[in-house]
Amino acid sequence: MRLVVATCQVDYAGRLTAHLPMATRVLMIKADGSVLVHSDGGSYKPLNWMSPPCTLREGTADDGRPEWTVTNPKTDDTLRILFDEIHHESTHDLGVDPGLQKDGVEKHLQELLADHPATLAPGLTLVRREYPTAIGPVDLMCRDETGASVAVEIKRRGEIDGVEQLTRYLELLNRDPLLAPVRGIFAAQEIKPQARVLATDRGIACAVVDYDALRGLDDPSHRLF
Amino acid sequence: MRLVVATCQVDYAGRLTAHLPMATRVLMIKADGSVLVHSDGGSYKPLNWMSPPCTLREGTADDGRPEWTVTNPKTDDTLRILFDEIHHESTHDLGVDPGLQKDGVEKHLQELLADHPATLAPGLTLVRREYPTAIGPVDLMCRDETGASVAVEIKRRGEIDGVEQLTRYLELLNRDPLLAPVRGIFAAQEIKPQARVLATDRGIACAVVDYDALRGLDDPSHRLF
DNA sequence: TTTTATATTTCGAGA
DNA sequence: TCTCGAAGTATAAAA
Repeated sequence: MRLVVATCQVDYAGRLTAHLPMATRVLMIKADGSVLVHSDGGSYKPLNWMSPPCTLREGTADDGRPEWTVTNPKTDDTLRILFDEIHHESTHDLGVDPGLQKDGVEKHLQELLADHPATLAPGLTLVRREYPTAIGPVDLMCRDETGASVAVEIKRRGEIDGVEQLTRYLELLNRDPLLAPVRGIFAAQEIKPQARVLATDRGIACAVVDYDALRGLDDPSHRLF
Repeated sequence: MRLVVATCQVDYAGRLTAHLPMATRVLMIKADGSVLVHSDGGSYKPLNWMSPPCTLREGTADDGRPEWTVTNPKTDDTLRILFDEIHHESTHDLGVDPGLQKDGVEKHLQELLADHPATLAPGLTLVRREYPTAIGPVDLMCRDETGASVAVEIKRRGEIDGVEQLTRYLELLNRDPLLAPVRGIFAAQEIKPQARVLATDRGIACAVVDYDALRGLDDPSHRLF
């Protein structure tokens, strides 16, 4: 890992064309040759960058200033960095990173709801998770208290795409005389207004899921007794 | 902008819970208090981070090791960094960045196709760009040589969502007796096989757009005479 | 390997 | 301010 603080101008040509005027920035050059150009603000996204695989060539512009050219031979993307002044430079051996361990995404939400389907609708019981169909698996297939089939689509954030997806499943499932009629529940930690409108219009119920409360139900250590 | 190279362990709690075991990494602390944790590989995305607005508090763990706590008071997100050893540290004044200038995304593609609708289908002429409907604007509304209406949806990458979107527009537009029948063209620089199958199944034509060729048509300086 | 779905997405435009 | 769509999206899982 090499860190460079420099006054530089950056030009990118690839899927799009982009230009950064001369200014002071931080350059991060990773072991795989990738380059990140960061300013002192914004989010985690660099102003400009080059993804691996790529190669960095250090050269000199016509006027004698240092110039780096980073290219991806496959996609023909090019990042050109022209230097006015280098303020700081250092190189560090980081070694291989053991990587990030995550918890709390959609898969976990699905597990929790599979264990507690009744939180979605009274009397709901699980038939199976990842119920297979020709166009992909339905997150949860359940039965309600009357024995009728209920397909559940789970998202962390409920948007219009999820409703479309569930609609396709329901259309297919309702062609099966052994299952029909199948109704749908769209479950998410948060449901966008447009998605709710579309779902309601199609007769699909919406369920907002409280992740922390579910986890509390699931984990006995969270209970008082 | 502050740069720190250190052997550290990182824990995040917020929308999800994530953990990074002790290892050597680069920390970037921006002027707005945001923190990025980078390893020597991967893409431009940090292993872990904290987005602004947030505040960094430098403290000491029970065992005397330095420990930073970065918190977002609004969302209650917390990033905790525990240090074993700091290998390098430097601070730099970057000033405000003038920002990135872009060119070549969907908007430009829409402008080019609006100028040259006949490249999508023979005899096609533009009625208007961003044709308004109750569920959003249609990218291009055109007429073919027979005077029939044609709705065009433009994407850089043609995927299934775009076909769904155009389908909704067509369904709505075809309810208008003054317009109907309206057919659809799905235009993109690249169309995914699944999207093409779905479009074809619904009677929607697919058009793969050559961005460079279009730009050549549009810009006289690209012509030989 | 290619496709599909998610993301602590981030970012920008419009209402 | 909020909502919605696009991204040089990145990333991981599934086919």
